[in-house]
Amino acid sequence: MEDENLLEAFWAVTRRLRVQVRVALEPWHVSPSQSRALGVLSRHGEMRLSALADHLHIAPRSATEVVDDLENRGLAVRKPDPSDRRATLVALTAEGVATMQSINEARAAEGERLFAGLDPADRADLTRILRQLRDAR
Amino acid sequence: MEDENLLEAFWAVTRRLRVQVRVALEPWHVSPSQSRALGVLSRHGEMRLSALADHLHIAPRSATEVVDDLENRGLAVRKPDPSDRRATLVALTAEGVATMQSINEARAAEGERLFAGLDPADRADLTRILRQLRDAR
DNA sequence: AACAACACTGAGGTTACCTCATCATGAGGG
DNA sequence: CCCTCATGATGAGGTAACCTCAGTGTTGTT
Repeated sequence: MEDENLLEAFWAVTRRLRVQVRVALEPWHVSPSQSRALGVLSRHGEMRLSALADHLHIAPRSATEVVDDLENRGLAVRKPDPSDRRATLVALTAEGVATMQSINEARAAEGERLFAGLDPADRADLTRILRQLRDAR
Repeated sequence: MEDENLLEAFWAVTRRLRVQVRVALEPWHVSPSQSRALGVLSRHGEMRLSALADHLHIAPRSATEVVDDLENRGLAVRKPDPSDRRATLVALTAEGVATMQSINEARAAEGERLFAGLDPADRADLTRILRQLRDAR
């Protein structure tokens, strides 16, 4: 069975990439959960706390905590939602935007480091196949 | 830049596979940390608690807890190391072996489910490329 | 025999999640 | 216009899976 090996190889590469990225992100002292939140806010702009929770697939109560952390580090701010006084909007600060950018660069660099050994044809094949797997069904 | 997309696609597929496997393993009520320990014990046979900790990349104290859990569920047993009375050996029970086997089958099935859409050439290419990435450097 | 090093575990801490209860606000019906 | 019910955030308190540090018993080295 080739399949077992495929699966095993897939996990091995995933693990490798995950470790690489974790190490590369250490200088920013941003936890994984914080960097995920930063990513969502950066991709979609300011949003309600509950919307952030949805994007992160966590309970609203947990989003409160993540936002507390980001606010304490000066990477995001809360502001009242003008259209609903119950709600709170969360937005990145300038520092938050800059941090996210650095993180993205570091992440891309690690990806590059991993995929650098591939010749262009393999790289294209890999991209195509992964997209197919991602979008299947 | 194709690379960003490659990285992104890679994470997307990883995420998908992780979710699929987590769901598939639910019937066994075995936590991820327990299933990792089961895997190590199954692959390498009985070993000292400290050796298990090394394999799992966790502190020995944490291995104690994982083994407590496995023992409470009847999946593993502690026994004295005949060669060193300080040490404890951990071994799978028959039930532990059987559970591991079921889990492996479920995992393989999820892999199959994910990779089923690929034609044989793509599957071979993917395997080859992933191995290259795993073994690089 | 003395003692440093080692294997495990108790005690207590952290992170990143969770649920449930509470409080303020909002929206729809009579 | 009020009443009720729903909704957004958060306080209180809980859990899983890790951690460090201290302590106990055992071993190997001098």
